[in-house]
Amino acid sequence: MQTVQAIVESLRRRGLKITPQRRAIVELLERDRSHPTAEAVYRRVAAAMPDVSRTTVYNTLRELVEVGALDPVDDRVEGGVRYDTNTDHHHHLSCIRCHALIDITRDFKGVALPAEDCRGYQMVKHQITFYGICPDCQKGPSGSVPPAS
Amino acid sequence: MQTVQAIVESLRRRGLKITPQRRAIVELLERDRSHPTAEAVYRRVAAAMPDVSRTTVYNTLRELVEVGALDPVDDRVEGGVRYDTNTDHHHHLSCIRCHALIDITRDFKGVALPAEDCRGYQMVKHQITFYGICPDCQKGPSGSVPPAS
DNA sequence: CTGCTTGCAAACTCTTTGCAGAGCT
DNA sequence: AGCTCTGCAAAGAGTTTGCAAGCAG
Repeated sequence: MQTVQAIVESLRRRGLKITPQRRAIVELLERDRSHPTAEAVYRRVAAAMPDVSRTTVYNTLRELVEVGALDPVDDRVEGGVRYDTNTDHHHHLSCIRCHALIDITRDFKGVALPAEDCRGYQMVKHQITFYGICPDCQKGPSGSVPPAS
Repeated sequence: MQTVQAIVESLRRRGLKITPQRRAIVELLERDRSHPTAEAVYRRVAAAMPDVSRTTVYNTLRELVEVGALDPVDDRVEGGVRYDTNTDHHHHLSCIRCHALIDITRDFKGVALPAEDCRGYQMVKHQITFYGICPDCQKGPSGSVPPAS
């Protein structure tokens, strides 16, 4: 999890210019903890800046991933790839009904893969995803609702 | 992980007919442990049965998921959704370079989410994904290669 | 000023749908 | 025979690309 300032610096170091659009996207992501899709980012940025194009949002998201300020989330969901502003080691708690996604920062002991299961892989990291039903979805047998808009 | 016979039974129980195309797809999946995408399944089935259409492959894969014989994998990769024939509780070992994906059936102790982190979610299951670099990718600084074709 | 960026539109990829004819049981 | 399934083509969703005009540095 980086500050807006740190991310802006990363972009600059990469030779990228800090345009109002890019700044708006970075600032939105700083606030939005819901792991939004590209389309969701577009909608929310467009609310304040009606002339941004999807192209710019897609381009900027890709640049932020390259710069290491954003991680794509392994979570197929209608509406496309979701992004995580928390690039530190952490885990996820996901609702199987509405696909809300929450970060879990707790660390778990004993989840190293024993050598005999490593198949010669050079281990890099691991991530745990917990699946459950969120409080809202437990209430009604409600269908699939998009993540908090 | 179910046998071809068990899957065929599930389909029949669902009122679906066992056509040569469906049987070919089920038998292919029984053999193929690489978590193939729909397109990969299509290519391999088409090799033996040149007239199958993508439509049939997509339809059949969806039916197999509904019947519980196949799980879509949370793993965004170019080429679309990948499928897992192992529908039991298990974990994954993924190569960050070539995206090879191996099942890990070992069970890990102590990965329950403590109540204070549950946020009111009713827990259903969890899955761990280990990320590493596979033996092949450790050799060369080779770029991104599609999963074993 | 210079060159990266923007935004439009069109191309592309993956998947689903509509429909007529073929095939399973 | 009856009803489902197949396969084609086209539509749809998400994302990328080409390019002329605009703006950051």
